[in-house]
Amino acid sequence: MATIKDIAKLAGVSVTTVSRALNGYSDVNTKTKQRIEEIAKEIEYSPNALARSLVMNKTKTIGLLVSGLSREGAKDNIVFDVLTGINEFCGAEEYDLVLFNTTTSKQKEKTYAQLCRERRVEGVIVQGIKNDDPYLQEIFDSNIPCVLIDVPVESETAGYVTTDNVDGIMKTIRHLAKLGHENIAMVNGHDQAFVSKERFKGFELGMLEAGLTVRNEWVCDGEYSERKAQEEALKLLNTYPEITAFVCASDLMALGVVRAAKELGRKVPDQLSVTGYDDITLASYVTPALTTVAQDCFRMGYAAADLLLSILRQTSGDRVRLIENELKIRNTTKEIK
Amino acid sequence: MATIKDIAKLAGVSVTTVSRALNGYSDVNTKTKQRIEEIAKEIEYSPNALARSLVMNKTKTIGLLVSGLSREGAKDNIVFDVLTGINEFCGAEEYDLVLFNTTTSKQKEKTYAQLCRERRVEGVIVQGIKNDDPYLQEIFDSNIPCVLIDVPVESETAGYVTTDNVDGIMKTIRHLAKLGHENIAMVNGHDQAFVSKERFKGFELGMLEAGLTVRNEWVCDGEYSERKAQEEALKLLNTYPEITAFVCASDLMALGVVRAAKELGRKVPDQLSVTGYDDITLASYVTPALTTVAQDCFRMGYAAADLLLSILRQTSGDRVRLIENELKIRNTTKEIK
DNA sequence: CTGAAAGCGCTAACAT
DNA sequence: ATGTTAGCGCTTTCAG
Repeated sequence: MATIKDIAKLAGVSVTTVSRALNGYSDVNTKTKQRIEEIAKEIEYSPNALARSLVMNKTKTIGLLVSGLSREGAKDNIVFDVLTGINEFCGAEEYDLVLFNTTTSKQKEKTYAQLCRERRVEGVIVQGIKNDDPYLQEIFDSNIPCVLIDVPVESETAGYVTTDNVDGIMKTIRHLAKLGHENIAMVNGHDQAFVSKERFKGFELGMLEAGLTVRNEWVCDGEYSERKAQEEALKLLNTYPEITAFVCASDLMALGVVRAAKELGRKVPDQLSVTGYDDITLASYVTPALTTVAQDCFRMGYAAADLLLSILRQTSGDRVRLIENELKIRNTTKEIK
Repeated sequence: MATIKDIAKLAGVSVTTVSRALNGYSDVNTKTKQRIEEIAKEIEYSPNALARSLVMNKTKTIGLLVSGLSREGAKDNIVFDVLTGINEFCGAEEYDLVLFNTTTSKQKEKTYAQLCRERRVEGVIVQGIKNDDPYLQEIFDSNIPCVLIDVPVESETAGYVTTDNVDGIMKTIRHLAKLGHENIAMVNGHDQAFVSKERFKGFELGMLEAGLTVRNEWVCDGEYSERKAQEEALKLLNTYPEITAFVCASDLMALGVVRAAKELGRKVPDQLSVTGYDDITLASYVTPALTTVAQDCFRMGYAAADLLLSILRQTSGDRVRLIENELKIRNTTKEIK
């Protein structure tokens, strides 16, 4: 593979000159510069990013730590959307992305910091990390620039992007309350996600605002799984048939609840209202289409990359990006009779 | 950031010894080795993969060239599934993935080979490339190890993974024919995808096998888009109401056709049968659930990574991996009355 | 068992 | 405008 040395030899100049010519420095004679460029093209030279990074101490690379990069992640296209957003922004900024492998069994052999430092990524975007993951503390301790999705961590070098999850659920409750619902249950996700806490807070606050009471036995953990949500909803509906609406912390779980309702012969939305969260692709395609809180995951990814680069460049002091969400009213919610 | 030099100094040995100790060479005194490892841990040393790669001429990195990494790609989870499969295999083999940015406007500034050589990736997996993309020729010309998804390219250093697209559609036709359908139309995808040709061939062969005639005016191009497929199907159904079944080259297009049918008040599957291809997540969630040819995209990705590494290691001579597909009969196909 | 020295391909002072 | 030199952090002969 051709190097600048080869070019230098062919052009009869020093490697320094070649380096400068190729990197667009002004202090190179126009003719030599031209000659060098021609030769470079001719011998199909391509710069060795490794060598360059080594000496410049900059890799133009950001790392991606993704927990949901598994077979199941395909159903909710969240991970994918975020990834796309990141990719979009990084493309424009000429940063490349490296996907770290954390799916392996030996993920715990290497510490987070090691993973990043080995590859000399300039920063990291972390997605889908659970709040009992040991990496989380490391992220906070290390000084590697980092942006988390939906995990509130703030430091000199770390920030996060999220949506207003409290408000998202509150909007939902308001909508439900306006439709006359009073007996509202919630299917939350597991505790290892920060958003679960927020969404539950939104539930409490929303109920309070509507003058309704939260019954703790009507709040269950669907583990962000369709099947589990279905089971839990089934139990709840059997025990408390007076429930008229379910607020779910994810669309997949809402789908599970709709299944449960169907199983019991309760029509959605006529006899039961159900709401989701996320607005995954399925939400609008399914029948009845899901009323849900839409998160723009693409924008979240885009903003995450933006924030990370601004941390890298120390251009701004803020460490948080809040993305708007929106209640999409579709066909799983209806006025109570 | 700590280097082996630091360790060497602290341990009172040469860098050579440190290097050997850390890389598990046998010819190092056990005690020195232990000391070195302790120090390494203490000062939080992590090896610089850049430097190592530079000297070893191996990066343990494979590149990913993905065309469908855009906002729309989220609907069909194909790209994501393939990615997941690749990631799974590479994780086990300790290879990292770098995502190349081809979405940028300046994608044509850099040639394919440049892109790969700059980052010194050991090989590349290419997905979603269209057959009029100039990169394709470059892939063939260059000697960079490469595996394509669904694009038949074979050379010393290149191979591909795909499914039997001809057979996939033939299975569909067989199914439809058995249900009594004779007036079968096809919504194919655009010409820039290799699979389109295959799927059309499957259509011809299938019809032939069933003793049915292909009417060219009943074959249209849905461009793999839901909306376009809907439009085309609408036209066709208006002009030729005798059509009783649509074979589509993708699930998204099948969804479009179902929409068109609904628009015209034709019930699916009672008054019109529709089949898809891919078995994306939507296919089974939508009502009526789509009869479709399922491709295991996860396995395709997994196989692609497997094939690439075997090319890199020159362990086997085959350059093709064929993944099974399966006709999933659901609720958009029905016996004709 | 250990060290000295060379070199991977490149950039960046510091001359000239 | 160009060249000399040093060095990024690591591995690898080759000598001891």
